[in-house]
Amino acid sequence: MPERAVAAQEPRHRDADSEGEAPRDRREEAARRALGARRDQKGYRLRQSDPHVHAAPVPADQGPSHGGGDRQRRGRDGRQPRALHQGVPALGPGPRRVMSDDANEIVQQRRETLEALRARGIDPFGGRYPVTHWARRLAERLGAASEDELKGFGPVSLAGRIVSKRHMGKACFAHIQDQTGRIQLYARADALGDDYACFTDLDVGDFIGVTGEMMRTRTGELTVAVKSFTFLAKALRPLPEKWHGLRDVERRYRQRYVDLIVNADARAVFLLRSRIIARLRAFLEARGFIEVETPMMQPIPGGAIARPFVTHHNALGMDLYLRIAPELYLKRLLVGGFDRVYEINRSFRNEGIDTQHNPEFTMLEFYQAYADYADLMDLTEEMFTDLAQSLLGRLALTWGEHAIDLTPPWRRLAFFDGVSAALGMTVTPETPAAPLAAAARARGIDLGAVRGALGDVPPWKLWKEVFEALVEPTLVLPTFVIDFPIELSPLAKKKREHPQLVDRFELFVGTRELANAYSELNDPIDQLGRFREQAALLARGDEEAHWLDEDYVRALEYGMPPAAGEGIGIDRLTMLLANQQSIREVILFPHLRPEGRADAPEAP
RNA sequence: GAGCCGUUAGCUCAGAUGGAAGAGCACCUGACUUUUAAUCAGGGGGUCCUGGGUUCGAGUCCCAGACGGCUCACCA
Repeated sequence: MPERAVAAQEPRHRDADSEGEAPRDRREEAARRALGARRDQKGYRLRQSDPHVHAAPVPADQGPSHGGGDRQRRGRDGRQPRALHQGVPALGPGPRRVMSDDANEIVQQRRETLEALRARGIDPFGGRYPVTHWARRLAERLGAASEDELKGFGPVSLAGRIVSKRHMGKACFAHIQDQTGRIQLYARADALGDDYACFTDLDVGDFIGVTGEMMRTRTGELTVAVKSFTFLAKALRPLPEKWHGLRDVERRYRQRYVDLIVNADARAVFLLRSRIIARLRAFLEARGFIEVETPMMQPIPGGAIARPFVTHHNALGMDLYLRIAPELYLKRLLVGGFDRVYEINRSFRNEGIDTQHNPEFTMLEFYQAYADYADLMDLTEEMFTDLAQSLLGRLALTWGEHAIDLTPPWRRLAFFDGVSAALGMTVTPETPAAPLAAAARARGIDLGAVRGALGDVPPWKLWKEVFEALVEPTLVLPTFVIDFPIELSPLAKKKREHPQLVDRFELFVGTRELANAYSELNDPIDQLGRFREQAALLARGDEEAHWLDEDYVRALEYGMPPAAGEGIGIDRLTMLLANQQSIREVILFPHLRPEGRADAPEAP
């Protein structure tokens, strides 16, 4: 199998050379001159001194004998050439920060190399390359192999990005990196012939395909002895430093592609995230759940309490909201007869941005008919331990300064027990507001924030405030907070034995809420009543109230099986398993303000 | 939205008290056929985030702004 694949993919530049007959020599001659130009740059630059060469804009990809040399000379005589450069109309006054290093010396040199390759008939941006092996698989398979095994292994073809290069005269070492990792290449002048010069002219950052035999160097490193190679993509910009990588946090987020190239730990985080999601799907599918997709643009943003993003549909002439939760649609599917459904996708909340919040975030929501919230506590313990065990191989995690053991069973703390302990008094739904407020104030809670425009503070706002301020910060080990007051849960089922509480839990790990679940309210009359209470709050100007969704009530009127539903924040779950403190470290492209100067006009 | 901190070469970072912008890596030239952050010799490279101000003189001091980070506030 490897033999055939290799035979089929001789290096492209060879093909190109042998296709041309008469022009071949001329092309090679041109290429030699062009490649030589780079080496002779210094002399060339010294010869060129005529200032008028700056007057005309030079195409960005101009060959080495035109644009490159004189542009490089620019910095030498101070600011004047830069002013001329700014005067070039094509570049304009737009936001230049993103592209400002076009004039950089290294970029210019690489453009020249690129043109030299083209002049030689080589396509620097290649095409398909039949890959037979990946770097890490080779290391896994041959890491401990004997010399004889390596010799008998046969040819391998890999493709990837050159991430380091050590030129040693008539031999040259490099590492290429593919999706799985890195492997060393060893190129020899006697093995590559004319192509050797091409190999040593490769820049760190270039993509190549390479074919060769496996070997081990004197220092024991598994290495591909290069027999042939082909250009797949030329890199015009230099990579960050090999030793420190890219440290600037802003650039790591804005240019995640560079972060992923040079920072292996960043790559590992997103690989883990991908595996978490795949494992969750497998976990749910194995239990009979089916994956569905429900609207992200909704006429009524429901299922949670949050400020939505508004967008507009032109043809319909109507505003739509980016969903704040998929909940109400997933429960419509329970009505429709899908007993176990789940969705893994984005929700959007138009609220603050910090280390725990991104405007768009990924949630797993799942619903199981004929189950209740206690079933989901068991399921959640299973799910989390399955993830940790299968992906990390352990249940004992480190998260920042915290040691977190996921071994079940997890603590279960009733909401009012938590509030009572925090305030040093017995608190129930019947406790009057006045002594509650006094006790909260005595513990340093600022009640001004909850009073708002509503005048007197309803007791449940006090409970919530006390819980968030005094209880949540203590919930480091996995804890199910259970039995919430009904006022905080307009979509949850009442407890039979205590109708002022609902069958609900929130899972806290490392003081952060990771999951929220309840036995779903399936009584349409009760649901309509609670929606109306919420609507009244909305009408009084309380933004923290739920919208009334009449079609959802109508759906319940057809009958929804008793069910339990749960939402799990995938970003936060990933943070926990990857030991990351900022949500931006687990989102590939977190939201940032646009880069560039505010006073620069927008590009047309 | 508030407070604190940061922004200097492609990258990572130094630049007391205001007085001619530096290092390492990367890059270029040369040497080097099993190197490992290869080594050795030589060389080039700067809008010190932007705009004002103070000063004989500003990377440094003052004011305003941009972007980012961290703490708050809001939330998941």
